[in-house]
Amino acid sequence: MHPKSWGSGEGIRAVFVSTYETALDAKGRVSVPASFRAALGGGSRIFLWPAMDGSGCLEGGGDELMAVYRNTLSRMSPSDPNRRAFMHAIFTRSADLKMDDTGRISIPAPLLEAAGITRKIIFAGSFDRFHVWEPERFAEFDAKMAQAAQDNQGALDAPFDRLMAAGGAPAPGSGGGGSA
Amino acid sequence: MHPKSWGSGEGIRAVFVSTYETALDAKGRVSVPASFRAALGGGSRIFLWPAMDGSGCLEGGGDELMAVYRNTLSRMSPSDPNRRAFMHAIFTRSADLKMDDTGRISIPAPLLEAAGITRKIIFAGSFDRFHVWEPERFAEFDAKMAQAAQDNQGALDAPFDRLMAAGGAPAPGSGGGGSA
DNA sequence: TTGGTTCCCAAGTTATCCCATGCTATCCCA
DNA sequence: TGGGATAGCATGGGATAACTTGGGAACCAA
Repeated sequence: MHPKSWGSGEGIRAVFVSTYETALDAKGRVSVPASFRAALGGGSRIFLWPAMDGSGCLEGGGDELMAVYRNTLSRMSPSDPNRRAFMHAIFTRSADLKMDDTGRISIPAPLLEAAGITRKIIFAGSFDRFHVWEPERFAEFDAKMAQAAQDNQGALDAPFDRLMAAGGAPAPGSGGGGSA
Repeated sequence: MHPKSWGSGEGIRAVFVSTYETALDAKGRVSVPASFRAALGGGSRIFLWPAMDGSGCLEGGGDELMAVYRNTLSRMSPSDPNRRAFMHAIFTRSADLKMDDTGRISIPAPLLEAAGITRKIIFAGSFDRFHVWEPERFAEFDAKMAQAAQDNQGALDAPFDRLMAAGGAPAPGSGGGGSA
């Protein structure tokens, strides 16, 4: 696709966006969506681990995300009790997978079980990482998130407020041809 | 008018104004109104997601709006419960589309279903973003908004004044292609 | 050997790019 | 002010490329 087409980027290369549904083939392989491969920056390495929030899905990312976690870990004091838990969650429980030439991976059985995945599988983009779901669980989560978004619109309006504050009022005559 | 004639500086360049009705062609493509393309600032990228307010339409914008959301997200605490809902609504549920040379996009089936769109489609400008409607739903919404405006004129005066002060407001319902 | 995994090749399907056409709105000139 | 010329926009369709999926062969481990 367009691996590095984020011309206006400020440091962020690509983002995991959108949701895709695929299925495991007879050999237990799944295609990683092309746009996600692009978001991985060209690397063929993928890390996957059970999400820490207990939502029952898997969380994953590429080298870039792992580097962030490495930094986080290195800044934590060795005596910090959270350090051990964090390390365990991200490094110990994660799988280090390599995509083949066609962009497929084989997710280890323990991870599939943890997510309740049997055949159908959902890749959900989450900005700097992605999530892997069993479809029904995803549907539930999706509904829950939709509800939360409706109940908390005020908290999510922030972008608009900032737009206005930043001088978002239209420049005179710049109507973009809207009514011209 | 030249779509790329806006300075490439900061801030908001153009605004999404007016309402247009078009239709999906045999391949499922739809032309983005020219004035909206101008409002996108020359980029060919469009993001679309189901509106968070449950109104049953789609909401969309370009790189610029997405950059605002990126900022918002990066400023929210990872422990903020709203963060996940926000990310899900904007990044997980959205499609990352690219216009072709003639300004058309293909809206993914799940989004079309979410909005109830089959063939006819309405693009409605909403200042810094736009909304995509199935015509009947839009008509209902439009009527409801008109009623609300009548019942609550005072409350609506303030934003209108701001718009007028900035010199941008078109006459309501004067859509360029609105009658098309 | 035997099962499992990885690598590689192949084909179908889908999406994307690109060119061509008709129409509409705008501009210019009489 | 009216009419013609022109440029921009919306639409249709075909060719090309990309993505996904399936399966065979080689490799490693038990």
